[in-house]
Order: sequence, then C-alpha cells, then structure tokens
Amino acid sequence: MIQELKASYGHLFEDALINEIVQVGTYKEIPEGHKMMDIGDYVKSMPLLISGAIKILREDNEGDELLLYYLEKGDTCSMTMACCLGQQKSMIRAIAETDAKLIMVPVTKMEEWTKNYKSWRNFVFESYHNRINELLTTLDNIVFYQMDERLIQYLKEKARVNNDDIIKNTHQEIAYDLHTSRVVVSRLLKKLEQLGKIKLHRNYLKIVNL
Amino acid sequence: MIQELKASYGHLFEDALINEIVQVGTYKEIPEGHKMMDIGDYVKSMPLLISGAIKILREDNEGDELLLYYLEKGDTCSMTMACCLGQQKSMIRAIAETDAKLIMVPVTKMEEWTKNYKSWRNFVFESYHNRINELLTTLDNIVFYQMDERLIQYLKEKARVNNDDIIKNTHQEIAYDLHTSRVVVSRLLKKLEQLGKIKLHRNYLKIVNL
DNA sequence: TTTATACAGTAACATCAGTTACATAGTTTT
DNA sequence: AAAACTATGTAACTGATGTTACTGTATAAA
Repeated sequence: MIQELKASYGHLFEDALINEIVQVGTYKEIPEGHKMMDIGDYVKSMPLLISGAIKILREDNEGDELLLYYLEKGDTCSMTMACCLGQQKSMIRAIAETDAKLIMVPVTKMEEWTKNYKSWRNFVFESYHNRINELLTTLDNIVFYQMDERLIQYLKEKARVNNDDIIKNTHQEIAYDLHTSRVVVSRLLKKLEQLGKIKLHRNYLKIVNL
Repeated sequence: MIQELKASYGHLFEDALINEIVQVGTYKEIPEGHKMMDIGDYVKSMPLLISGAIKILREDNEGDELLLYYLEKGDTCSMTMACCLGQQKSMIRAIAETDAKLIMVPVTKMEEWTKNYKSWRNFVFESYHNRINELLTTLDNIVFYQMDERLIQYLKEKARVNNDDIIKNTHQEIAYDLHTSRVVVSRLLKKLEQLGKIKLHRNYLKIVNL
C-alpha cells in the first residue's frame, strides 16, 4: 500500500502524512460497475483514488440521471469531504467506471490533517477547485451547446478516462448519462458515423477521428 | 466595522479571529450593479459579505450569460478562495445585485487562519459545500426542468434575495440571466399573468401568488 | 410637441429534441 | 432450429424553444 500511495500521492504529501495515511487508511479494490455511494447515503470515509476512474452522477426525483464528471488517479471526492464534515447526506451517486484501486481514510482524521499538514490543505483546496471547475464545464456543455456537441464531448472524455478509443456502451447507456433518449443518441451517432468520425457496432463503437 | 463583523460572523468565528480580520480586512460598500469581478481577473483578496447580495454569472465564448447563484450575508466566494490559492484566473463574473457591504481579506492570511482557527476551517469548508450545492441545484433546474418552471424558480429566488415581491427588471434582463430570448420570457410571463400568479408592468413585475 | 428610443405583445415560422411505433439484425435461451 | 430477447435503424409526429418580423405604447430626447 505504501508503494501505491507514494506513486500516486508522493509528490503531493510529506512523508509524515503518507505514514499517517498508511496507518489509518484501508486499501480497497473496486470492480467495474460497482456502486460506491448513492444519493442520501451518509459517508464516514474519504476515498483517495490510486488507479481507475469513478463516474459521478446526479439524479432527480423521477430517477432521471446525468453524468457530472469522472474522478481519476490523484483525485478525491470533495462532495464526500463536505458531506462528512457537515454530517450531510450525499448529493450524488458514485459508480466505478473501470476497476479501481483506492485508499479509504476515516473522516475523523481530516480535521487534524487540515490543521497540521500544509500539503493536505493544498490538496483539499485544489480538489474543491477542480471539482467546481468540472461542474462549471458540465454546466457550460449543457447550457451553451446542443446535443450533438455534447455527445462528441462525452465520447472524447470517456475515451480519455478509459484510455481506449473503443466505447463499450449501448446507445441506451449513453442516453442515460446525457439525460436524453436512446433514439436521439442513435440518430446523432449515425450522423457521426456518416461523417467518418466514428464506427458503430453492436454494444460498442470505435472513435476514428473526432 | 467590528460591530458589523460580529453581527454577521460573531456566531461563527472566535473573538481572536474576529480581531485578526478587523486588523487586516478593509471595509467596502458596493453600489448596486457594480461589477466586482470578471472572468479572467486575478484576485488577491476574499470577500466576507455583511449585507446585500452578489449575483454570480458564467459566460461562454460568445458572451452568452447564465446566472449561477447569489451570495448573501455570511457567504464568501469559494471560487475566489480557490483562485487565489492556486493563482488561477476567475472563472466567473460577480455583480452587485443590491447595494452591498463587505470586508475584503487579503488571501495571504487564508493559509495561516486555516491552520490556526477551527472556526475558519469550518467556515471555508461549509462555504465550499454550499456553493457546490447551489451549482448542483442550478444544474438540476436546467437539466430536469423546462423554461416555464425555471422562470418561476428564478422569480422566487430573486424576490427572496432582494426581499421584495417586485422584480425590477426588463424581460430582456431576465432572458440574459436564464440564457434564453426576450420573446420567450415575454411569452411565459404573460402566461403566468393570465394564471394570476404575477402582474406585469413596464420595467418591473409584481409577484402575486407564485 | 415632435421625434426617437426602449419595452412589451404577438403571430408565424424553423429547429432541435423527445416520443411512438415498427422493422431488422444480432444474441441468448429453450 | 425456433423462440425470445436485446440492440439498433428509421420514419412520422409532437412540443418546447428560439427566431424574425411587426405592432403598439410608454418614456426620454430633441
């Protein structure tokens, strides 16, 4: 666990902090597709992501979903922090996009580390900043762009996060993430294929030149 | 300034912190409509809002706007914090919605206070949490609701923030905030009037029963 | 007072996106 | 192999929203 931690967080945290994390943290491996947190959950520990990607979703009352952003190596969930500290319920759902490795740290330590470690303070603030930035980008995409452009952004981001030009999802699954209908996704994907930007197959598609 | 600070923040901060703020902070009064920060600005101090309201906007490349949320008494701008610490440019625009009073604190103190004052840490985290929450609510409104519902939410929130059932804006101004067109706003407002929920006038409207 | 400007009302139309319905083609189950 | 199921393709339609154009009216400027 120390090696993993140092590889991902060594450039951020002092050795003393790394040691503390090793002492109280628990190492976890999460399989792809596993629901790690749901809306309304109370959370008592904070994830430090070592590898893999976690997708963060928002849901309305009727169960309609929207993909907010992905967490990746070196990220943590600022929502979790905020929730833990304020004893609040989670406002989002987290699902492993790929197999993921992470270290869970009990929230009780957060207050202490924020006080004692400059590197931890920086990490936490940076994390908030990144998350707010991503929320703004998501908002921009939705407000200022139309579905065809949003779909392209979605495919690009998904390929980047998975490090794979093949997107292994059905049109229905993509529709859920973008909060639209399967027919709309099929229609737009077909257009992209006709433009030579992607190649469609059953259950997956390949990015050619987006 | 001490009285103002204590009235708005006395229940949050220890006396020692209040004293520090008084020493390094500068009191400011901002007139309604004043642009306090723009996208791309570098920021070197952080506002603690004492009275009034600040509207926070996002803008795309073409200059199209969208209202994100309002800051009110007891709020601070988490974006500013994040920007200051990371030496980043502002991602948002801030305009005084009403006359406002606030205390500007140099960012240089933030690191120190975060280390030394538990109440400051709580305040900062709470602030991030609130802002993320509001961003999510804004996103929800846009993704899950249609323009008529968004308009109603907008009018309610504006009335609450201004503490006034009379909304002193033209249809065009409302359209900018919601990122739609004047014609659409006029259309929907007229419907609301026909339902007896509002009363329309030139340059303003009155909420009757929303 | 006349003119110009800003604001609001409304009709007609275009477009994007969501819905319904059905066809076709793989895949899995029996 | 037949049946059932799942994913995709596509047409036809609907509805919400954005656009253009023109009107009337209140307000401000000349």
